[in-house]
Amino acid sequence: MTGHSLNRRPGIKDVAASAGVSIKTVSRVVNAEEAVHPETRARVIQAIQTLGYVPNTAARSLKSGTNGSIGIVIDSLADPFFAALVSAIETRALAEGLSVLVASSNLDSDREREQLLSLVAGHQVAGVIFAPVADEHPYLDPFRTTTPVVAVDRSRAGFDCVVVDDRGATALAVQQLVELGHERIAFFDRDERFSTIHRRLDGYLDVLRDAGLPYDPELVSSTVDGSLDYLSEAQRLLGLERPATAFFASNAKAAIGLTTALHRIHRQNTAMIAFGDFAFADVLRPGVSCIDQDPFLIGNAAIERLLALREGPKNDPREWIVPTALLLRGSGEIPAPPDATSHAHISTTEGQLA
Amino acid sequence: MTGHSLNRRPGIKDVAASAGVSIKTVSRVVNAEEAVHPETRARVIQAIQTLGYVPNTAARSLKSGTNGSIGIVIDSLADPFFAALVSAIETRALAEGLSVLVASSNLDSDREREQLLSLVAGHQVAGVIFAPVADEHPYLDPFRTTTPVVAVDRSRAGFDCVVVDDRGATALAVQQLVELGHERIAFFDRDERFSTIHRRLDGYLDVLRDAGLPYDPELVSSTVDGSLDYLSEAQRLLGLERPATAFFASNAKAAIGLTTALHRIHRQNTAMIAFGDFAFADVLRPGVSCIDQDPFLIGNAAIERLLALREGPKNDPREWIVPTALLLRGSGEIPAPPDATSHAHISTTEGQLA
DNA sequence: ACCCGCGACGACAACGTTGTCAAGTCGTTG
DNA sequence: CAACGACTTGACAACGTTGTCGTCGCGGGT
Repeated sequence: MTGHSLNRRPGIKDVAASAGVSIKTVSRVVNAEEAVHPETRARVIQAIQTLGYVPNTAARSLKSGTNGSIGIVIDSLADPFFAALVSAIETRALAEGLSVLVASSNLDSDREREQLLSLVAGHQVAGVIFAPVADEHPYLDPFRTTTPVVAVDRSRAGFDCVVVDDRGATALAVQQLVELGHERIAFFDRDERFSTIHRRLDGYLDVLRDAGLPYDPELVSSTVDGSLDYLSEAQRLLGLERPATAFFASNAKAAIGLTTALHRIHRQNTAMIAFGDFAFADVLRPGVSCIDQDPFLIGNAAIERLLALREGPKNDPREWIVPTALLLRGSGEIPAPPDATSHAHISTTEGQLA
Repeated sequence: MTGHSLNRRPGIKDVAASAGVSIKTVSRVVNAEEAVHPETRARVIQAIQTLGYVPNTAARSLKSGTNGSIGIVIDSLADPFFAALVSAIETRALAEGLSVLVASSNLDSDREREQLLSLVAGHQVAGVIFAPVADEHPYLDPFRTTTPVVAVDRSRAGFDCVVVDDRGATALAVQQLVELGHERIAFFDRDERFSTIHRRLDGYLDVLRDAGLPYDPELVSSTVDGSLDYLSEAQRLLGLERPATAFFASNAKAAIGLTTALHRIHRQNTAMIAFGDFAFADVLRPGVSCIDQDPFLIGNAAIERLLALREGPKNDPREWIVPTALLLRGSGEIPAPPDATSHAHISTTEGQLA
């Protein structure tokens, strides 16, 4: 019993013994270092293959201080937007020989903290991409010097951020509605928890102001406790004395809920534009017009930036704006009913135009 | 310069020094072992918090031989079904204090092998859940004694598998169509690469046989090189001498493609049932009837089984069948046009029943 | 007074790998 | 022939943690 191969996983030592070299040489071969005689290299590779040796990641990262994987923290994988985003990152990471550790924050900032620390301090990941929940992340400071961090979807000061121009894209969409004569445009799902939504609301307000339309809080539906009854809310808005004639859904959930609701009450011929594309938006009658925020573009930009940070010393963090597209599919082009608001609009805010 | 706290991450040694105990005692506290005096424990915890100590996962798993995370290999995260499945697993894993390493196979068995080995041998994960691609996975054998493995979505001999009853569920759906008088039922996306699809085709054939209907290969559309032009294929089927009067989509991609195609040519009033629920299936007109295969149920069952395998010695692997539901939403209940096939059907395969 | 047992704790090796540094082997040059 | 450099290789420590085993102090039974 010379304690050989059977029943224990082969380690670098076994390979070394089998190839008749030292463990260091095996290490060199595994890490594709130059200084190894081709013949020796061949012998080692041979040994690796017959033994089925796979280097131990734990030992490796213990020595090097950095794990060969990147950490991701997003709201939830059940959200198709984030799932696609992670998918894009994973694809690129694989090409780089990096694994992906994924965790969800569930929009809870305590959980976000826990997960981020586990990744950065515990697993010592080579980098982190996350969709920030809390406003501040001071606990990441000690790691910032060694671990590159990129924020996605929601912007945060101090981090490289990959986001879309929420305010501008929203403005463009709402502008489209205004140009078709809509004066009563409902905004769905104001939600104080998300700065993203905040900016979209700002874009909405920008257009109203520039068009000289009054801002009516009654037209803005708020999510309470993360949920909203789209059906009754839609009915309320359509039943106002001066009813809403167009809808803007500021997120995918609202888009789905609203679309479903409008179809259910057979009012699908109401003008509507949604922030975020979704499956079947173009199959419905009429097609739901959307602001397309491509998760693959965002994911790619984020991982690309992360990889860049791994190399060069990081200059000041900045915001990376990924372009969006306004996909008009019918629902956004439905003009306001001529009689919607029969009295002429009197602009009282002239001077405010740029 | 006594080389203290600043600029280096605190290790167990720093905590020990700060609390005036040995590193072993800190280890005991971190691992919640009994034999520690409450007072000492408090002192250590205090030190841990002030220093912001987080144990190093790499060193931990190097010693213990097992990483505190579970590995997942699925087709692609961009597929909402798998994304939801991973989400369910991740949620449960978190509760167990386990992280999630996720990789995609992209349906490539070489890549599957690479990823599985990286997880099992490289990262030494505490367990693996994967959607098998290859028929055999002999390279996993050396690890089976120490690492629990659970297959999902597609069944494989030798593994605990969490799947749905593809054949039975399909049969139920096709039966529904047959009962409404359909005799020309198209089957979409025969794909040799997936045993899942194979079994669904079997279910389809079961019903035809039991109903005494002839099997017409012209009604079965095959995916070539992973893609299919649903529009022209649908038109071909509807243009046959004896046209298809109902469609069965054996996977979500086919369902989406087919639905889009039928809408585009304004034939959405064709009977149709899809395997796999998808967003908006109930918003379309008519609603698309679906066999609902709940990814959360599957994910939960898989992780639950995995956790069980971590404990007890594993008895023989078995198949765990997760129930499906036939969601009738309109499209599946559209009867066959009375004149579709005007000649009476003559059963010549009587004896085969039961 | 003695011994034994038990609870609390620490010294030290070990996990598998890589970085550091030194040593060996050549062929080439002065 | 000695000296040198280029190339190839190996011995050994170290990464941060946990397992093993030993030590210490104290209380109770004889």
